[in-house]
Amino acid sequence: MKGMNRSIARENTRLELSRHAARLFLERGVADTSGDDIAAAAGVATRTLWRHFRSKESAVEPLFAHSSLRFADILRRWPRDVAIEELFHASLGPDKMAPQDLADDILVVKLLARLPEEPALRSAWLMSCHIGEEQLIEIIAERLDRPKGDFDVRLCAATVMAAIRIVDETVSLAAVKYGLKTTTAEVNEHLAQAVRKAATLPFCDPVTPRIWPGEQRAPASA
Amino acid sequence: MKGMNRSIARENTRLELSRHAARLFLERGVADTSGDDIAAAAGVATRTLWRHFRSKESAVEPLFAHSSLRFADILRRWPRDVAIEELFHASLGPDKMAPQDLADDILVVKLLARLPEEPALRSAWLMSCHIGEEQLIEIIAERLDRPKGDFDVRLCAATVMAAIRIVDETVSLAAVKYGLKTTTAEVNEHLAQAVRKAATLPFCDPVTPRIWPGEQRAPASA
DNA sequence: TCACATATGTCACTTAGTGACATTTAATAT
DNA sequence: ATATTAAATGTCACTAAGTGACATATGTGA
Repeated sequence: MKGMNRSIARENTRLELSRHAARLFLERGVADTSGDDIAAAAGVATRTLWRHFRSKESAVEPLFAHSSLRFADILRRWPRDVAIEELFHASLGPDKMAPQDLADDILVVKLLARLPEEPALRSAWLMSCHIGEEQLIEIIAERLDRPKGDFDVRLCAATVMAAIRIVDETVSLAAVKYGLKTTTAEVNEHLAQAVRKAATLPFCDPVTPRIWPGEQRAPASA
Repeated sequence: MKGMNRSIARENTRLELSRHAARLFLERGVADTSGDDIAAAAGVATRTLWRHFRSKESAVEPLFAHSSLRFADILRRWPRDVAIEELFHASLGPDKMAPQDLADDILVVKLLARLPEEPALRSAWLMSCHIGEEQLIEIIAERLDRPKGDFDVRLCAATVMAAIRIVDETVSLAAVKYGLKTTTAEVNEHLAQAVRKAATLPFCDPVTPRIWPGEQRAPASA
């Protein structure tokens, strides 16, 4: 438990650098933004930037990761007796997040709208989706009481992540390029439907609890 | 129809460079292979390498793309009245391809087995899967007589591509790391099952022909 | 054979990214 | 409080990745 504050601080630094990188990429494009530019904007030495990222393109990954991590957290808290539509309705929406997180998501949406023109961003985005997929494996395995190495769990995680990715890309492009205003309820509905269709295992509906009524529940501990 | 031979020649050059890049990446790892090394191995000037690829990692993409292109070609020839299992049984297998294509696929399998250790390769692989996904969109739209821009078609293409990717990764890792010998029939079965589970639209089974019996079929032309 | 387009080679150059070592920062023990 | 220590950052020289500009092939069509 010693170096934990350290690693959180490190993540914050990366995230902060990531925000500056995203902003500059959006303003001038990836090609016209140098590592020096990003470092200067964030007020750190160039060397520090390269300590945190292997390439300038990967500098946007923490921003993507942060979004998908918050989403994963919601899924992790998902009570076993609620359907996915209820979960999304109860936990997803601009009014349910911190202002900073909302600003981050807006940045993400703008970045996703640029994927067709910026292959470098797509590469970072796909890598982030891969991370998300691995988180999904754990979440689905947990919810369905299956082993994490199970092929069917991995398959389901991959198809569900693909659905989330397509909805994110589609909604972002529609919003930024075509100015389509979609309500939170509509997006949630859209997302839930897509995940339902994509899922190869029945984890979207209430699942049987691990402990049946009448059984003794062990005290919660790490 | 003028520059067609040219562009084919260009693709061959890229593919040839790609094979050398893949071999070197496998032998020494990505980090210990320089652009100069790849160019020297292929017998071209370093400048030529950078004319064909934006980064040394992306130099393996044509190899991945070539595999997925041959797969896409099989799907494009897919008669409307056969199920996916029959198609795979009839067209997939080492005995059904040219020796060079087989060698390429072996290289691909070895590369996929390295994904856990080589994030740079994963990035190239995911980008190739994205190309494959776009081809799948056309194939599925064609087979189901739906527009290519249809959201449900895109969703289906994404989930199916995810399934193919997971099977490829799993089979490759099992074969290379754990020496598991799987028969062609087993892999085909595995692949067909995964695609079936993943598909969000019913394109795996025979579909109704565009022209019903008794109707006049227009002469085939581009 | 000429004209033209495209691929490649050569070389100087810029930008991306690393190694080595000094300095700062912050958590913990005393 | 202060010493101790580990991790983050800064500085600077360096290697490797990638580009621009221009010359030279190489094939293609009239």
